[in-house]
Amino acid sequence: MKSPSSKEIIKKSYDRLYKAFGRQRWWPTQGIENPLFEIIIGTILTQNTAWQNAEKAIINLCSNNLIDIGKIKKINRKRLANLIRSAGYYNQKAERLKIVAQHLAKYPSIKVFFDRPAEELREELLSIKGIGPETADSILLYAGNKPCFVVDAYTKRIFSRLGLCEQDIDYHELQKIFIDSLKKDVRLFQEYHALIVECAKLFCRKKPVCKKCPLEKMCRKK
DNA sequence: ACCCAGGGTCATA
DNA sequence: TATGACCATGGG
Repeated sequence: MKSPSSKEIIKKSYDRLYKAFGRQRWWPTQGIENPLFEIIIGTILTQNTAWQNAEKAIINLCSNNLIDIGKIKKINRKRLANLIRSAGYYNQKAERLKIVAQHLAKYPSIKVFFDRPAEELREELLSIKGIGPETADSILLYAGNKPCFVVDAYTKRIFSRLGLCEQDIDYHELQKIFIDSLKKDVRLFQEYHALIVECAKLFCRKKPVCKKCPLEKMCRKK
């Protein structure tokens, strides 16, 4: 029996995850004030950090009416750091938030900022200190509605267990495998990444195997 | 007490 | 180019 192709694994996994968890409707936001900027803030705050801790920081910013490019640009860096303390790395992240705000302030609005080809936007985002490949793609996919597939540590963990790749595969290599296997559809990309995170949070944090994981039967036995 | 989280940058060899 | 150190809180 021949082993399944990458495309088959990726499609089958999506079906099973969707069946198990349903629609995720990412990216989660608190309010409707500045949802796009709030998403961008969230992608920075959640870097290598549990979402719950990042979310507390966002709630803090919301209650101080700070989900605003001009205000983040102007706020005292130490005060900002104190407000986002729960997200960890608060000095770095305060600096990164201010850098992003300064960059976005060069445009009339976030909408205008995003109103360009994805490739051009991606390069520009990557040129900003504090934004790497995953953060850039998260911003593009969830704030910019661009079909950029987000690869994270969970994606590598899950799909290396499924025999699709090595655990330390290069970001863009794995991203290409997904893009080549799926219809280039923003909503599909959004849902898939969200489903991967949801599944990993529930079942794939602990080491060896994931009982009750919807992908358990597809994992390679070892 | 240890391990990990919805990463990224920078210095060194 | 490829590791390693560093950033830091909070939950299991």
